[in-house]
Amino acid sequence: MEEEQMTGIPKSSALPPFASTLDEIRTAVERNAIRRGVFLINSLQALGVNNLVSRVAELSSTYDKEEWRDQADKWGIDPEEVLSILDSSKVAYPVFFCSPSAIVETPQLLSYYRNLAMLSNKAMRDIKLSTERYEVSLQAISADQALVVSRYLNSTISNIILARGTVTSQLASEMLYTNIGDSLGGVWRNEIGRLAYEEVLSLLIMHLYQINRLEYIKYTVKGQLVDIEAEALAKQRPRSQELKVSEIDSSDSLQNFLNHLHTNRVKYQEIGLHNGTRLCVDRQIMWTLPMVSEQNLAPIWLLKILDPRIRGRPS
DNA sequence: ATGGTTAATCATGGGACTCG
DNA sequence: CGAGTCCCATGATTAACCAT
Repeated sequence: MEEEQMTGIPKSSALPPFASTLDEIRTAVERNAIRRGVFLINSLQALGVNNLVSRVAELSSTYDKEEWRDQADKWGIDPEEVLSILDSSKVAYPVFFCSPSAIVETPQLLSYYRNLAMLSNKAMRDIKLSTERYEVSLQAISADQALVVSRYLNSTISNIILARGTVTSQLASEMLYTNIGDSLGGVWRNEIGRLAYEEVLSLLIMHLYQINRLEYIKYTVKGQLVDIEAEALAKQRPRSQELKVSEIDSSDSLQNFLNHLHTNRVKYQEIGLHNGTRLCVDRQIMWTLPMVSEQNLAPIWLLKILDPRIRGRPS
């Protein structure tokens, strides 16, 4: 207690006057839930999981049980143990396992079975078995590769089922959506950072424009919808674009432009000022700057450009 | 000692830039 | 164009701390 007085830092009870109120926090949490929720739902629907599920249903009604029993071992499925479990629960084999031929025919199904195997794209990439490009149907998969990947996925799914001992008719979709949810969580975690930048930088950009310092902004956009296929198709990395202030005639039109960018998932890269100052805000980019020294580190630049005593070039 | 709170740590996720 | 990395972020778990 005495120690607390010495530091002058209140430990638990008294919050500083600028602390958010409980109501403010509840409002913020609610907004986050809404934004995150809508984002997750939209992203999930954009994935078109339903198509995969109905394709699996088709396969389930036409598959040849004998063939599967014969090939099971080759396809990475433990025949006696696992298939017996499926039999006793009256679950069709393709609900849980893939055949290489089905994968060759419909490569997008890799997404379904990868998720059943509870594997992320990242994990697949790390073990050199990435299926991403096939999942978005950009590329046909060879029979050889289909077999290799099928074996791995089936084996993983096999062992999950063995570890549990039982399956139910719902289990497949529970596994599917659980794993997809985890992946979408990753997408959202990226959005958070981007949205924060968007929020802060748009205010800064407007301010710089209004005090007549802004020369240009450089940015990339990902586009309006979370369209997996279109995004992968545009494999061409989003081209960096530039808006010059000379193209802008008023504060309102700049604001409109920024709003337009925001609906297209913008990522700001650089903000340029009349006096030559560059705010390199994208920390991913390896910036090559002239005269790297203590003098032109970003925080110092910020102070300089916000200091009204330092004038921008009149335009 | 006990129960309730915070603050680190750890394992992961996807996105995006670089380089060969 | 793929591999290697870095970046922004999350939830669960563990460790540290605090009041009773």
